[in-house]
Amino acid sequence: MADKVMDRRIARTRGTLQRALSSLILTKGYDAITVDDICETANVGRSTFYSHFTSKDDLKRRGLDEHLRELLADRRRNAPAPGDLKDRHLAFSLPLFEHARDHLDLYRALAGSRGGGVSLGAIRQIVSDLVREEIADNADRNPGDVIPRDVVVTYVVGAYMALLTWWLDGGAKLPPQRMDGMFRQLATEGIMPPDSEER
Amino acid sequence: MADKVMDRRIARTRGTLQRALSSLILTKGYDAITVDDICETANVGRSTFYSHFTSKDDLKRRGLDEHLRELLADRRRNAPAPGDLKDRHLAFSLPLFEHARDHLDLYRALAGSRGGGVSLGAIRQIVSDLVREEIADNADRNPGDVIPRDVVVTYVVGAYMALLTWWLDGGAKLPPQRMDGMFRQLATEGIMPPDSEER
DNA sequence: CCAAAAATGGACAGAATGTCCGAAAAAGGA
DNA sequence: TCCTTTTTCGGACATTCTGTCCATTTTTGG
Repeated sequence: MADKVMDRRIARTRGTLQRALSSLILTKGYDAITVDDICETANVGRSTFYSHFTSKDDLKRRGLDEHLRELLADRRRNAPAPGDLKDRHLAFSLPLFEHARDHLDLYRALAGSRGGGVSLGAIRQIVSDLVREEIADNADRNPGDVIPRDVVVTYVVGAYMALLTWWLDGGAKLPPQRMDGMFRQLATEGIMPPDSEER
Repeated sequence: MADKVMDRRIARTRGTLQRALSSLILTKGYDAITVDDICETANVGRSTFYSHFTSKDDLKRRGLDEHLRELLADRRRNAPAPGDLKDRHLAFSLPLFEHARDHLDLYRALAGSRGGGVSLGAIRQIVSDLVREEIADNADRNPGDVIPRDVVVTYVVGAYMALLTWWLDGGAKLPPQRMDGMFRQLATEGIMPPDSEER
């Protein structure tokens, strides 16, 4: 962006503060953290903190923005050729699981259950946009009592975020491919096991 | 419980404080509320507040517990005869939507997006128990690469809570029966519209 | 080596928390 | 109704955290 060349001290200070916040979130949960905690962990003066960020929330938000930009850049870079796997639905899932695994501690802080909502909301928003885009087509036809697109989006994104948070909280034991496969199967085929068609 | 007869003043004070909190949550969001706000809204002295509750979170949690007890009592009362609609899956859904509609403002405070997580977690826990119970059977067989029960529970509950929150935030415009129908259809049949079997 | 920029620590006012106490008010039993 | 018990009240208090400001020291990059 506008940060063509940045003073080493600034980069170092901000980076240290971001990392301190992430580690504290995993330690004691976001709500219980004070600005003092962050500064002490980061070995940074409190006045320095306030010369970079206006509050704890500001620090969190800006760190999040940065990494979400990275995520979207990844996505753009690895975008499947349009029309390639065109009929592969919910394509956002695997890249996001992989990105989360590659930045596990950060994601556990941002999207884990200790992260305290704020970040989760931003991530949820991004995922919502991706999903809405994908299922945009098949909504307009069938004016009858079809399920509204907003409902489908809410449903899918809620389920996905829950899986992501669960996976991160448990230390991301299962491989991203497995998580992605299960999610897409549940979303497209429903929760009934294949042999329970018996009634 | 142990509250056989309760001094009128105590009942009145606690009730007023609970109601004050609920209304404030809808007004300014849970995080921004101070104990002073609650006391002023309720016309109760601050020392009185602390003689009943240890903190804002305590007040919220105890109010939540009370109403969750009521919800479970409702559920027990209206429980379908076991074996009656045995094959109707996800039976918890409709009663919970209806209960939420009957106590709309309270639920918007507890489970709406302004409620700030804490209550959502408790509700999610209860719903998780109900869902886990229901899909307990069909898990043990098929030792192969079947989707683990925890994953299915997480998926379903995440989707349900997202729908519930979305519905409440929007003022619960759609009838509970509609919400229930859409949820159960999405959960059992997946998100594909019936006519998109084309590939 | 030097001027500009950043980091530091300490002081400060303001807000909110949680505790304590004496005095006023309300409740409920006799 | 009266009297004792319990609750409520309001104010004072110590503590913690916030956010701002400034004079001083340190680091950076040219």
